[in-house]
Amino acid sequence: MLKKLTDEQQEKLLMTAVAEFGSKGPERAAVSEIARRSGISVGVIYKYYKNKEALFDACLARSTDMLKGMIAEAVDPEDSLAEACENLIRTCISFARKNAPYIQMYHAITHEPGERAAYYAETIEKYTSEIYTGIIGKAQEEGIVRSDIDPAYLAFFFDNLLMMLHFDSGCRYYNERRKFYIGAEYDDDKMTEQMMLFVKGAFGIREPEV
Amino acid sequence: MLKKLTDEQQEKLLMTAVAEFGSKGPERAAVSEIARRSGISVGVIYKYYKNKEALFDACLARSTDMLKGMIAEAVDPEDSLAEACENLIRTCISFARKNAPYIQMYHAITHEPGERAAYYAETIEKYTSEIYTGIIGKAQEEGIVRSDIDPAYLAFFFDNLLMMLHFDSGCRYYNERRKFYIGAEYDDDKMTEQMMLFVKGAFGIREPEV
Amino acid sequence: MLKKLTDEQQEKLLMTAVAEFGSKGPERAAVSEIARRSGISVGVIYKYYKNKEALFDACLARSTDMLKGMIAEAVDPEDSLAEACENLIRTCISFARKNAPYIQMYHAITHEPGERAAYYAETIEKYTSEIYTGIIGKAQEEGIVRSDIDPAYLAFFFDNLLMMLHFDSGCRYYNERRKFYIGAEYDDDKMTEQMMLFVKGAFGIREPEV
Amino acid sequence: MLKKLTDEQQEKLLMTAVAEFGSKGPERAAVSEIARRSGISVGVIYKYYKNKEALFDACLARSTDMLKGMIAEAVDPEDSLAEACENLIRTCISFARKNAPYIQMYHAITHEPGERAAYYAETIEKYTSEIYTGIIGKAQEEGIVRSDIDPAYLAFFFDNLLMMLHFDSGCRYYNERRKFYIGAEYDDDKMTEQMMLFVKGAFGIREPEV
DNA sequence: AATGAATGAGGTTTCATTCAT
DNA sequence: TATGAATGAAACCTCATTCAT
Repeated sequence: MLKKLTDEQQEKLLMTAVAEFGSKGPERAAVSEIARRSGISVGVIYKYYKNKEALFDACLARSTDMLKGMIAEAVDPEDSLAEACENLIRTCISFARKNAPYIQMYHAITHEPGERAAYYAETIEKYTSEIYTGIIGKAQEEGIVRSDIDPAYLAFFFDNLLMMLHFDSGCRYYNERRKFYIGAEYDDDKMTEQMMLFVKGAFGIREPEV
Repeated sequence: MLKKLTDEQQEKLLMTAVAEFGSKGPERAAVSEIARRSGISVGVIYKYYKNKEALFDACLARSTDMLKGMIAEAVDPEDSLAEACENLIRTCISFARKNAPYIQMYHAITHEPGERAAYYAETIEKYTSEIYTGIIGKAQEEGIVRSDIDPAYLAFFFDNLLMMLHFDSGCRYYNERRKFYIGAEYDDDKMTEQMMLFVKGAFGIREPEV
Repeated sequence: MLKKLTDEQQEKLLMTAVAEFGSKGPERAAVSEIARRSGISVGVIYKYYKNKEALFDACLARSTDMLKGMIAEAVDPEDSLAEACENLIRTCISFARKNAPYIQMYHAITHEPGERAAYYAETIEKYTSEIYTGIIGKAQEEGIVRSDIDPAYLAFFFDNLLMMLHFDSGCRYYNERRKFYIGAEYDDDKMTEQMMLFVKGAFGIREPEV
Repeated sequence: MLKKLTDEQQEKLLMTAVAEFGSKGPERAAVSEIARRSGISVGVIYKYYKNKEALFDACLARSTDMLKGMIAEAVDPEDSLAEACENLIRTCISFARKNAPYIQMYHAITHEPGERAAYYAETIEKYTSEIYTGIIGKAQEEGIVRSDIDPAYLAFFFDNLLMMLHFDSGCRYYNERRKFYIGAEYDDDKMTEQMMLFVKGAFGIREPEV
């Protein structure tokens, strides 16, 4: 690994690549364009990354890091389950809007057909699944959440909904799709409120005592 | 009149193309490979389809037709909401397992970044959104479903869960991801049962009959 | 050689081919299009003509026949030289306008780089050169035309001018080019008159009769 | 800064392309063949020229530049009309023999059937037509040239003859054709002399001095 | 014998990767 | 060492020609 690119340059390169890969997809994104946009020569990219795929992988890694960071920030062990859910929902929505390229990269991961899929799933989903399952399992034990559902499934369905929340904001198709369901005039608070109602019902959350 | 591609050959071409586009995406899928795998020449593909994009569109149309057909078959106006949900869940699961290429194709659509996304979304989501919103709205009016949630959102969240059910079976990443939540030993009935519990809670379904 | 195509069909095929080759050039003209337009199947074209090139050759042959026929009709042994010239000029102009495809084919011949050029030159130019040189030589002997120029050169320059007259009407480039010289409002009679003045001066024609 | 195609390499590329386009026409000339003959890769051609058409256009521009340059050099404002004509004739003949590819290229342009023909015609013919018409018109005013012919037509017929002079040397067909008129033993001086006699007669040039 | 669908070689163009400077 | 021009494999697409029916 060389050390001639400053950290800022490396960062810019990665961000540019994320944006290119995210918006155009891994095929249509051109290394030369990424070089041009980031003000770095093609040659140096190949010094830092073996090939286009390695650059793509780095972008994926960066994106999953960001997603994990977002989750980590959103979850506070002190929160009640309802608070945790609402925080996650709000955080997902705002993160996705501000970081569309990461979301698109994330979606690109889900499109991977080969063995890499397993690797990437492990990188990110293992982390979130443990967090969510833990939170929900604890809430079940505390009697706050219905106990007739496997907490793993509860966590799974909940994360499914969060993933879709991401894609709604970051990916064109999902964004269009959402319009057919809830119309074009979208509002974050309405979405949060409705999803909270849905989730609370699904979880059988009993508002704890005052 | 000359030989002409038999119906089976045409069907094989389309299925091969669906599989290629679904697994590799529209960019990486090669027309020449589709030809080779279909056992026909490149030229004949261009007789039946103007260009690669037209072939992709045909694959898309086929996939959406299949998905819509699946939904249409699953929904019976006589069903109670709970029955309808269970039918949809079971149908999605079994369809996705038997028709992974269609699901992958569907996922490939969701990956499209440009204007085509809007067109594709209209092709399929408009149809399902109207069906689900209709069913749920009616159930609300009948007092079977909680009325404090907008039926459009209920339908939206429900379809989100169904989409993920599709992808779980059809796409590698989602399949791996599921393992982190509910373990490797997956079972259709368990999934159906758990999801029904989740959904019923979310919908606030009151079992109508005594 | 088969005999299943009627004479009219053969004629139609050839005319269609001339028009296609003439307007699109030998490369862009497509055999299948010629077949479609002439109402004859591709297969039968290949029964009558070994390949596309042979069809092109037949079109060339037809075009040179027409050109020769035109010349033959225009020249009357009884005519004075001036009359002969004017007849040729007028005939070239009207023929070219009515038979643009033949002219374009003729131009295509002139574009041939290989040995075929020699063959085609012989087919048509030998014929015209002998006619023109004969007419002019005779006029020289009769003292009607200046005798200080080689009649072969006189014939050559005169035919050069006639060729250009053809191309002016039949070929797009020459047509545009003419506009830069004499403006867009072209008139056959003016052209004839001006060219006759030019030629008479060049030939040093002394009006014989009183 | 990297190697980059040297000026000689660029020149060689263009000359090779001129030769290919000139001899085979824009359709039959293959970019890969031009690359091979130039000793460079296909890709680099597309760095310098957007596509095949742009390369053709560059060849055209080069050819017309050469032709215009030739005309510009041949014409001296001090010359008498007869001198100007003789210079042009001699220059055309020698230029065409030394630069057959440019001439073939020029002929290829005249073969273009579509709208481009108009553009090409403007590029070159506008220039020469104005020069010739100017020279001849002035000579008419000075009483050196007959005034009963429109100077535009005089210039037109004269340029027709010059064009043919070009093609005679540069294009196979015209070269063969010439033999039928004036025999195989061609001689530049004889051609010049005969054409001068022809043109002087046509123009009605009165030798001014003495 | 006639048809016209199928073939597949060959052309244009792109872009990941290399490497001379 | 960094550059970015050059490379050339590989993709799309066309259409002359063949040949099963």
